[in-house]
Amino acid sequence: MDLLDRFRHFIKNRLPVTDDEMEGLVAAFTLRKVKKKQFIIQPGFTVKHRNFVLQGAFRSYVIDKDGIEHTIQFAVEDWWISDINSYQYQRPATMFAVALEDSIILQVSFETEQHLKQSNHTFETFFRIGAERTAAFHQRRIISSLTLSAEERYNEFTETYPDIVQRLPQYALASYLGMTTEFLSRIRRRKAGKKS
Amino acid sequence: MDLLDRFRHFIKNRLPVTDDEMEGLVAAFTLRKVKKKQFIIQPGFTVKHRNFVLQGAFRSYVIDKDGIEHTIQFAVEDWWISDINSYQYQRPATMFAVALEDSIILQVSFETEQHLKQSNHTFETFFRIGAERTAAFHQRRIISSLTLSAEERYNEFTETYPDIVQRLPQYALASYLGMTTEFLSRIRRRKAGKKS
DNA sequence: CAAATTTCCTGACCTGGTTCATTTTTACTG
DNA sequence: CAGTAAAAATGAACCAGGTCAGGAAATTTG
Repeated sequence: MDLLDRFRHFIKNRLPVTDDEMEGLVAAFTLRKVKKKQFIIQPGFTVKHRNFVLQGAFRSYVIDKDGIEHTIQFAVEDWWISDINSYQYQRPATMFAVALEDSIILQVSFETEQHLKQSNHTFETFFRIGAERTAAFHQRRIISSLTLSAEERYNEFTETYPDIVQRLPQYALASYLGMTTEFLSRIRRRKAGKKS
Repeated sequence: MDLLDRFRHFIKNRLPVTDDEMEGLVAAFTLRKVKKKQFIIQPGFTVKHRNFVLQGAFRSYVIDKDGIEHTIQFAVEDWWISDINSYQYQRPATMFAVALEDSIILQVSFETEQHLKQSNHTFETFFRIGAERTAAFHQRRIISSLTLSAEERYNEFTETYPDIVQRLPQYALASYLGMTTEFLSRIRRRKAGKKS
């Protein structure tokens, strides 16, 4: 199937695997369709799956004490999305995760993932690489949030992810970048003015 | 030796290992003493080691385009410290890492770590767990930086790490929490006033 | 395709946190 | 342990970005 080939390609791209390992890994995942605006993670419920996006787009966010949403992560094709503090430690989630478009994802359950990692060194490596990349990615984001102004963070994002920007609602991007939707609107106006 | 027992204890705490594995892992690391104010990572140089703090304290930071320092991480006993974007991808560092006290660390080289992970499933697991924890930790920090005010971030830090706070210079903590040293001074004054 | 809802825009005003300049305190160093 | 350097405190002016309120687009939904 075409969609699963995307996942196979993703795996091959990360590390060398035998055909058996490839199929063993793929078989551990379950395909699931998710409609736009449907939630796959909600606060209070322990996250039972790691989710890989085959098609579509997601957004995870928290709600602070004043009721304001803060986007923690976006995920489009070939990205994982989960509340890792809930999933890894099997504790109740603090985040929401919702589909921004009609989407198709692959899910592994926590137990299956544990079993995969135990049973085969290569699978362990696969998840180790994923965790390392996630950690490095988060560190880059922390550096950006500490060192850049709101406008610079926006520029960095649009330059790094030009294709993704267009698929995201503005309020979601603003809250990901740590600013209000009004301020992002102003930044965009400033830019549009300058360009002509 | 007493100091190495600290590391052995750390390993045992994370996952079950045989005696052979334990000694194989420990043997891969080299002990190194680092004087206060001495640098172990500097921008432009590719980071060749992952560092585990046995004794002492470290701080990593970047310098932005205006010359202002931003602390990315602290590390005391039982913490790792490195510029992971440099170490993992073996590219030139963007960060500094400096000893805040006379310290003793354990170092593995990049090559040795790769070899460890390849040669033994358990070692792979050890590093996978470390990366997962780092990722989850960073995510919590991102959530805090998006959802909390400067004072709330300070409170969270002092409550989570009451013992570490006292070992850190104020300017370093301020820049870790994403505020100026002046503002942190004000927060502390406000608190000192209220308490009496 | 019209109505309802959600998203986005815009302007006026506000504030948490910064900047700058000076003083006080603490920590090193010979 | 005196002299110097580094860190922390303090006050006043300032600003990046937030808040609030109203209207205009764009999307959804029946």
